[in-house]
Amino acid sequence: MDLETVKSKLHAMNFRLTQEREWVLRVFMESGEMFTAMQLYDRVKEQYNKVGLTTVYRLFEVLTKLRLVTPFLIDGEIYYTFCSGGHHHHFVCLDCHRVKNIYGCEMDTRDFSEIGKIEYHRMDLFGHCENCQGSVPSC
Amino acid sequence: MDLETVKSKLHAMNFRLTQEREWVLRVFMESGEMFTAMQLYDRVKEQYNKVGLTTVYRLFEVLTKLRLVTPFLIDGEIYYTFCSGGHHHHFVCLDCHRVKNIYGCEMDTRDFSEIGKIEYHRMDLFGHCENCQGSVPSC
DNA sequence: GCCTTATAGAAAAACATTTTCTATAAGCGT
DNA sequence: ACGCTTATAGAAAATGTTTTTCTATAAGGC
Repeated sequence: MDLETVKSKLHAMNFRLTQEREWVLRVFMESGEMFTAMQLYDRVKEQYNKVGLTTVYRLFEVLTKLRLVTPFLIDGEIYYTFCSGGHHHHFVCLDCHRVKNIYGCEMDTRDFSEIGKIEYHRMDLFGHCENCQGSVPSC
Repeated sequence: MDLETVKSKLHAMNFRLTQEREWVLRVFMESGEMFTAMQLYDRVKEQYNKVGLTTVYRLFEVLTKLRLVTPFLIDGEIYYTFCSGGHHHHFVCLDCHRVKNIYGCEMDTRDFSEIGKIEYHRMDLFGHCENCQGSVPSC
């Protein structure tokens, strides 16, 4: 998904497309990484201008509502990753925290009606990516 | 899994089996619910004695390390659920936060060697349990 | 029983997140 | 292009959660 699509989704929900949100979105979407609020804040400051940390928190909140980001709890810290397009799952590298999407979901074909009414599900794999399989993370 | 088994697992890792841990463990394991640290703290206080909130936090930390609890991030809050026995996944009721285990995992048969070395995975379903499918949560 | 050392718990500190408040600017209608 | 309405930015304060610190206690080995 590109920036323009996200913009129009925000627009459709009556959210405004401020300059600051665009900066944060750019960095977030182009990186392919997951960030804590503080990490994204720092990265945006490096690449564009300083924005308020509050702005980053608020964007995460909005995007989570729109289901464009997925939060991950890793070692007690909340990381957010950009998520869009079709249904997919995640591989998260425990070393470098990069995320790869995994397509193909067997769960969709299973019947869970006895358990409850399913709203959504998630499936996350954790491990070490190709670049991080040496003793020291390399990415 | 019963309390004695958990005790021996703690023991095997050089953790001590204090009276306070036993109280907290009892409430936690017998409830079948997920708790935030504060919620479990309150519940233990009701059913047994007052224990330190710090003690609850420390027990969650230990049990997470031993993979006997799984943390869930729901609406920005961290809930812990007791988890043991064979490999399973979770259904979490978004209304009452009760957890049901789901056995049978297709992921085990898939090959993810191209993606990375998998350490573990988790799969969580979210929805509304049978008791909570009316307009108001009933449990 | 004695000794070593992990643990309990209160209090303080650290940290993350949310709220508040005012100035600003986005996006609409004209 | 202009003006109007209202969402938003960002600093600062408040809030709430989690961790750390410190000392007394008790668990478990000998």
